[in-house]
Amino acid sequence: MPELPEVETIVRGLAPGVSGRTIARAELLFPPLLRRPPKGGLAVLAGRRVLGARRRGKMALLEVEGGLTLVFHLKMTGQLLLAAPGAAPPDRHTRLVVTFRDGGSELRFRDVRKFGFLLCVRGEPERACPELSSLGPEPLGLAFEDFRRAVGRRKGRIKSLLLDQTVVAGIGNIYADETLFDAGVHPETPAPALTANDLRRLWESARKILARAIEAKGSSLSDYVDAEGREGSYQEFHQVYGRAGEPCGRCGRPVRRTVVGGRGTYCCPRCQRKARRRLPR
DNA sequence: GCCACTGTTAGCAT
DNA sequence: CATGCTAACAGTGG
Repeated sequence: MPELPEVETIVRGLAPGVSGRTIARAELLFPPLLRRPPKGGLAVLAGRRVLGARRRGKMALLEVEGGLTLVFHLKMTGQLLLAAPGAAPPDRHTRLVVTFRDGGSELRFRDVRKFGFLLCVRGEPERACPELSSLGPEPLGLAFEDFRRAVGRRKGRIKSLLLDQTVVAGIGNIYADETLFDAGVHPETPAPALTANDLRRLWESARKILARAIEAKGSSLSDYVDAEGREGSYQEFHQVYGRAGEPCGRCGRPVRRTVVGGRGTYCCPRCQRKARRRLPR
């Protein structure tokens, strides 16, 4: 699940733990993890310092000396972990181990379902790799006018648009449902039926919920933990996600689970009305 | 054991 | 081009 708040939490934990350290070796335990490997593979990393860690959408980026960037996508079950010396050895789901010359904690990438990927790109990563350049804007720090422009002229159902990384980057199934509930918008509403008011509330809700989820260090439902292996707590604040049958916190009617665009979708049928007519905008 | 289900998204069909 | 569905994988729970 790692969505924007989870990846942000991971990156914030990772940055102080890896910045300034010199890589000794990067051991790829599951070679298909590395997409489009550079010639010679990850040996190119040896002897280079890590400069920092940042996030773009749901991806974690490690900047490495010499114009290299490691780009991780955690997909559903990926984890980036700092393992202190003396910690348990890598288990069977560990796909990459990066060790450092100082002999301190090592960086591990674990991924039970093997959907995650790693890129090692040279040069400006946003330019050099399509996985990044195709992303839409970051929802935090996104002006309302830009949000309206991004969503406004699309035709699909609003939930599918929120999940579309080329529209807005970083929102996944959990935060889409929580955002739609908070904004009082039905997930199946066609984008052209959204009022200016709906759009305003969606923009506000998305930013509010993502910011609060970051404060709570993300949502831990099954696999997600931060770089130190700690769970987040935002799942305690979920209003609808994963709560089918439980009373809506606003009106008390049971939360319903449906399928929208092939994704499990939770919403309150009373508080999230489906627009029935197309509104001119 | 078998089947349905899961947080993502690329790729294919429509 | 835009939108919608499914498979890729492994584990869990009924």
